[in-house]
Amino acid sequence: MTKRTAYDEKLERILRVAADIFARKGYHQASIRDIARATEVSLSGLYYYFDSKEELLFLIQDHAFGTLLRRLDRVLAREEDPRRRLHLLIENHLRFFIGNMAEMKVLSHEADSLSGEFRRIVDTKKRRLTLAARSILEELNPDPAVDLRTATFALFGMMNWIYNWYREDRDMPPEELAEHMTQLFLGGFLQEGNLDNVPSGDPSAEGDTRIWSSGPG
Amino acid sequence: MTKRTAYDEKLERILRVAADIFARKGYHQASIRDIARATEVSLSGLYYYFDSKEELLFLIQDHAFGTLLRRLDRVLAREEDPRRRLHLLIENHLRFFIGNMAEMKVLSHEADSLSGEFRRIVDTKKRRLTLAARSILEELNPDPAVDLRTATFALFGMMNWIYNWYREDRDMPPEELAEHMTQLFLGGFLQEGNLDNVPSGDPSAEGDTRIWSSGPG
DNA sequence: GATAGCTTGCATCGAACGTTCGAACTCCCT
DNA sequence: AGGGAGTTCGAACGTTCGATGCAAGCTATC
Repeated sequence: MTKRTAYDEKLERILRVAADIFARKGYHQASIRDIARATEVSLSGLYYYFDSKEELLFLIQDHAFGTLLRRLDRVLAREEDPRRRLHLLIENHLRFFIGNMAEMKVLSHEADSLSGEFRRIVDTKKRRLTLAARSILEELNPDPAVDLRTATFALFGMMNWIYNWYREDRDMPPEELAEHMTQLFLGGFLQEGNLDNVPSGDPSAEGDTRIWSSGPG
Repeated sequence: MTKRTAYDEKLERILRVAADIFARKGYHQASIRDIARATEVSLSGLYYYFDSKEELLFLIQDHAFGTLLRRLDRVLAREEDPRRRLHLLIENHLRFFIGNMAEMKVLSHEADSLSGEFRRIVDTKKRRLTLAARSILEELNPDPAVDLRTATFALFGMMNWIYNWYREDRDMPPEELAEHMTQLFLGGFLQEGNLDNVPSGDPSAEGDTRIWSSGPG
C-alpha cells in the first residue's frame, strides 16, 4: 500500500533539511526563505508540501516522535525484566536522540511553538512516552519514599538535556552513555552500598573556611 | 556605594517583566512593543534603559546568573562535607530556579540568542557553575568507572529540566525536591543496598532475543 | 526658578517576514 | 500527438519588526 513516491521522498528531504535549520537557528529565527535556499526548492514551491510554517514544524515533530515511539514499542515488546526494560528505554531514547540530534533538539526546544490541534497531537505522543517510562519505574518497586513523578521527569531531564552538551566527536557513543545513565539512575554514582540518608546540615560546622571560592565576595 | 536609586528599581522592574514575557512568548516572538505595553513604559522610554533588544536579554540573563552564583558561593563557603556540599548546590539551584522560573527559563531556553561579547560573558558564568558542580562530584570520590563529564551534565539535566514540568501548585517545594534529587543522584532510586551491575543479558534467556545489546562490538 | 535627569507621543525608516496567485513547466496515460 | 493532473516558479502583497529622531513635558534638587 504505502508506495514510495517521489513526492514522499522530497517531502522527507525537506523535513530533514528544515529540522537542521530549525535546530541551528531556532524555529522563529529561521525563515521559509532559509529553508528554500537550503533545500533548493523555491519559496512558493515549498508551500506545495505544507500549508504553513507551523505545519512544517508539526510534521517534523510528529514524524520524529512517531518513529521514537514505534521503536520503543518494538524493543520493549520482548523484554520483561524491569531493569532491562529501563535500560532498553534509555538506550532507545539516547540512540535515537543522538542519531537525530536536529529533530530531537527541535522536539525539545520548540514544544511551545505549536498550538491548537498540532500541539495536542504532539503532546499526546509525548504523554505516551512519559507514561511508558513511569510504568517501568513503577515495576521497579522503588523506595516508596521516592516520588514517581519527580523521578520520571528527572530521568527525562537527564536524557533530554544532552542536546545542550553532547558532541559526537568528544563523548561516548549512545550505547555506552545509556549504560552510564542507567547505572547512574538506578543508584550508581557512588559505589558504596550503604546510603544512609543524605545528610542535612550539621549545625556544628567548621569555621568559615571557603573551600571553593571562585568568585566575587 | 551601591545606592538604591529609582533608576535601579525601575530597571529591575523592567527586567522582571521582560523576563516574564520572554519566558512566555520566547525572545524572538516577543516585541519591544509587548514589553512597553506590559511595563507601561513608552517604546522610546525603554531605550533609555538599554541600547538594544539583545542587551535587554543579556541583562536578564546576566543578572539572574550573577545572583545564582553569588548565593552559591555564600552557601558553599561554610560547608566542607562533599555530600552536604552537593546537597547545598542542588538546593540552591532548585530554590533559585523555582523562585525565578521566568528568568531561569529564559536562561535555559535562550542561551543561543545572544552573540558576541554578551554571549561570552554569560557563557563564562555558566562555565563557572558547571565547574563548581564538577569539582564537588570529584570530591565525592565516585566509582571510577563513572564518567565525570556525563555525570555532571546528567545532574544539570535533572535540575534544569524542571521548567518543563514543575508546577508550584502541584509539586513539592524546592527544599524537598532538592532532597529527593540529591538522594536520587547519590544512588537513591532503589533502596536495596546491593547494586551489582545493571544486569547484562543472561545468555540462558529466551531464544535469540538480544536482551542487552550494549556497546560497540 | 533654573538646571539636569528622565519620560512621553508620534512619525518614520529600511528590512524581513509568511503567504498568495496565476502562469508555466514536466510527466504520464492514452 | 495531445491533454490533464501534478509540480514548480517568480513576483508581489500586506504586515510587523527593531530602531531612531525630535519637540515637549515632567520632577526633584539646588
